[in-house]
Amino acid sequence: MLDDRKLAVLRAIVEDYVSTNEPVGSKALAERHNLNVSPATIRNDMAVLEEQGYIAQPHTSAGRVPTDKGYRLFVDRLSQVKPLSSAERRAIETFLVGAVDLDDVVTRTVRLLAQLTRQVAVVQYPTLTRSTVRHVELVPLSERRVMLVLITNTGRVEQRVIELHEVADDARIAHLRAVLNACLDGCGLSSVPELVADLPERVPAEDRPMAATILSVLLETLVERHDEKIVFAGAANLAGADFSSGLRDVLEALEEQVVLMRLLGETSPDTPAALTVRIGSENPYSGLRGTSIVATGYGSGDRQLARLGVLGPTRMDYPVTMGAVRAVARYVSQILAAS
Amino acid sequence: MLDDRKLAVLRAIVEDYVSTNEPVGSKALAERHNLNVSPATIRNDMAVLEEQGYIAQPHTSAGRVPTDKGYRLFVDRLSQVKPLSSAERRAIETFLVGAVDLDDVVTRTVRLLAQLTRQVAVVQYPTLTRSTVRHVELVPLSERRVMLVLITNTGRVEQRVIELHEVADDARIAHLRAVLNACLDGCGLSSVPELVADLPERVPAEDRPMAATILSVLLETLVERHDEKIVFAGAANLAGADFSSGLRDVLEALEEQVVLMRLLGETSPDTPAALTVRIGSENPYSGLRGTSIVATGYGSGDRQLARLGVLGPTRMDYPVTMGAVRAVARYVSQILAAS
DNA sequence: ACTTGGCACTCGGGAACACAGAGTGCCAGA
DNA sequence: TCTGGCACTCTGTGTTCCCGAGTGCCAAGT
Repeated sequence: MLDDRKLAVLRAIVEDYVSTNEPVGSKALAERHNLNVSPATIRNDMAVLEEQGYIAQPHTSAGRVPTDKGYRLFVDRLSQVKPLSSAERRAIETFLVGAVDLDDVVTRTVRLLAQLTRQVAVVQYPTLTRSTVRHVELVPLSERRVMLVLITNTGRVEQRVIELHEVADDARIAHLRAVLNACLDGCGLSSVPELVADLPERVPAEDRPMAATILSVLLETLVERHDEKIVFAGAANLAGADFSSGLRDVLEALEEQVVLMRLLGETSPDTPAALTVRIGSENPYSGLRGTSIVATGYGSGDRQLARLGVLGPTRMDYPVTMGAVRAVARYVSQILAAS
Repeated sequence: MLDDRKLAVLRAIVEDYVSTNEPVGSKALAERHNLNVSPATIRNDMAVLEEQGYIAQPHTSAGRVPTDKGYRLFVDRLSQVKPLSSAERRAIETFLVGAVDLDDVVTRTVRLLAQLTRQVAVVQYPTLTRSTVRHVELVPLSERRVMLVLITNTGRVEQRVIELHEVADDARIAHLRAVLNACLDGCGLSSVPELVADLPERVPAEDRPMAATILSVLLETLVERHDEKIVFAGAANLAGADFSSGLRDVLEALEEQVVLMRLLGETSPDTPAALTVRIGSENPYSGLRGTSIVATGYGSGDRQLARLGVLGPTRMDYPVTMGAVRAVARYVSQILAAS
């Protein structure tokens, strides 16, 4: 159906269009790429490609532009992820080394990725649910108030101030803390609810109301933060590009956690480190026709903790972008594994 | 020099230009505002205003547009901060009530402010240096690693993982924690360095290297985070407006913590709750000609903890914007004081 | 001394128009 | 199956023209 030369033509169209941002015509193609055929032949191929929906012309007698379907074929079969230059690798290292805490890692990562790809970078904070409890701390603030601090193995820290209905002295708090830690230390967050289910029964009767209050806040914390935190950077890189749906829609989407969440997508369980590419209309949000997302999972070792990626115009350099996303994801995974 | 009528003309020009975004001419002015004079008279006044630099014409035979100096005079002498409608007040309350922690308060605030003003909102996290220590926690992670958690009275939590040069058992850590808390609880962060200066001498000799390591990280934390965290929201609101310096510059500035920091400015010590307005070229960053900043301090009680504000085109509705910024700052201050 | 109506002048922006250039589709011949 | 030739169709750009909004100035009025 599509012989090798037609595929080569499609590849050439995508490459030229990405680099020039102008519809590409048969003559230019014949010159710039050594396809060893005449423009007329290319025109015939183009007619076929157009008929099949891989390319389109903005108007009669203009060059051709790849369609979403065309980019899809290009990404799937006609391109190879481009590895980073050694200079870029060094940049990544120097940029990420020296991050002091999780916040810092995420912030640096998102900026790095934005700078590297010259597009908008999006990074999801490591998921709470898949991490494990490293420590639970109860800090008495005043007679009737304690602060609950939950530290996970990914370095994430959640805190809540809890109002108690009774006065709680330090000793009782300390005891409860000990019980909590004994019970939860090292356990996965998802198993916390069952683990603490019978906990009130294991404390002195007079402490049970307090324990119940604290537990309910703890469980609430786990649930509430299920909608994960996501940050982005590099919005300035959108300024040059023009989107079919207006820049405004894109910026609005970026500020909607929920939308971003769905954009990054889910890590496929079988190939966790695979790159996900969503092109134009493939993505689930109407304001983002005209943009593509390249994303992947990251996390220490075999555990995928969260996802990161970039968002840019459909007309983007996929091989380079995919290379950068993959490389950054690997480095961040290393950093997280080491800490 | 400028009689009342000339000031009225300037006010009318600013108001009309803000609402229409088109240069305003003498005839339109005479009609829309009841100044009770003829267009010719207004033209004379305009000539004077232009000579003095309060207004300008984009080209000969176009209407007049306020200059930065004109907006300045308008803000200082010709306008009054406009209080919010009761619907808006209610919106603020429902939006901010229910925030679970400091992160949440800040996030909600910045979004609220962006939505309310339809501009870019900027909020600085409460300053570390002016808050006080509520609790210091040392959590053993493994034999040679502890996590230092610093909780302030503003609800801010800083954490660092510390690598020790020796094995530290729980008892020794617990002791050090007790000493630290006894020493620092309730003290201002700025006084921490002097308070812990002689601390190594107050622990058993064999613990001193460990104490020194931990202290150095603690002090480092205080210094490093001196460059405060700032967040913004509502970048989508910039999409419609056009800036002299291009949208790109503005977005870039927004992603530079340092620039944002300087934009928000310093709270004046004598009138901490005063609104600061920086108009166009008055602000310190060249990429932001064409934008104005309305900012103010916020914080619990008499203590100003940090600043918040909005950024928009110089052509903005100052009275309304100032009203919104002031109102939000007050509500946030209340929320923080209560927690 | 200020205000007003009149008037000539200026300039930007939109409409109408022509034109060059790039690109296409198709066809006949190699 | 490829190629060169050719007629055709667009867009984008440059030019011209004109309308209208707005100005500055001046002389007359209050």
